[in-house]
Amino acid sequence: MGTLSPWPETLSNSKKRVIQQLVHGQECATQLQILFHNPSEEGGRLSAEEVLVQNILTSFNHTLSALTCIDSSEVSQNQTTCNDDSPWCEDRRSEGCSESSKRPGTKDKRGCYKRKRDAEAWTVVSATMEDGQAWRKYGQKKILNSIHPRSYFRCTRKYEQGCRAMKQVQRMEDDPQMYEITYIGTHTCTDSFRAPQIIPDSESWESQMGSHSQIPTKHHHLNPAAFPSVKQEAKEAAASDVTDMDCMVWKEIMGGGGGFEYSSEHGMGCDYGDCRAFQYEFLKPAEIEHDYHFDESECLIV
DNA sequence: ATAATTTGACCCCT
DNA sequence: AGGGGTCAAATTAT
Ligand SMILES: [Zn+2]
Repeated sequence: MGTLSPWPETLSNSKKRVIQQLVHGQECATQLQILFHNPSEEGGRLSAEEVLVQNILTSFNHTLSALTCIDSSEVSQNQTTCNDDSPWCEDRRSEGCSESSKRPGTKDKRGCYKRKRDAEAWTVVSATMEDGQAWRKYGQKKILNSIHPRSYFRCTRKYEQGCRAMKQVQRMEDDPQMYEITYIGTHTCTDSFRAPQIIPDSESWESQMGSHSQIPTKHHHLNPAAFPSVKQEAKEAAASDVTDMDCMVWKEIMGGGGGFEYSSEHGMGCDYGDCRAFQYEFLKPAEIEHDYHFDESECLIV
């Protein structure tokens, strides 16, 4: 018998090493990018070297993002493990031997979906859809029994920095001027492009909520159509600024990011009273079911 | 040209 | 079978 477990810790170690190497490669690529950047030629057009190094960097980032996302929860320190959900690497490739299918033009998403993974989610009601963050719409759906469709957004820097923040927006039926916005997950990205700011452990996400990072626009004029009582934006979140942690932290973060413990009582008991008083909001520990995407390639361990 | 959006196909789950 | 969520090709915006 001995150690028959296919992936318990063996994979943990090797994966760790893989990630280390990837992070190292990413660092080097970043430095190379800096070296290649020629200030004198700041004309806007990138040299071939710069393009290449950018591509390399993107590859590293995507790979890391994918890799870290898969990571289940191996935090050998938390009491309540998010139960074990591992039924996702099953070899369920039902190779389309069928006579039909095989259409070259068909989208083939076999095995591209990951399993659900829940992250913190909360809902706010706002008169505007903008929240000062960079979102990228990736879908829209008609919802049963709802007049208005629901839009799906993800962080713009999802692939650049592995940020998994998302949000869904839907007009309210009984007040079409208002939007019901559900945020899922928190931003782990930064505008500084340097170290992907990480969330130390678990409940620092609240501090992050208040920090509408980028967008230096202090006051973008409010849209006139907005409701009369839309006043806010008065809080200059202190922003405890980013701690300079090593890149290794990224891994830690990602790993931990996925396995948020989030006990029954969301620790929002902290006193940030007026913090997010800008709108009516119900914080609901929504348990968003989320189908994570998963590339087959991730199954193939080299 | 690059980045964002649109939109129907596709996936997983109940 | 159908609903909710996501992908990615095509289209539009910057
Ligand atoms: Zn983000």
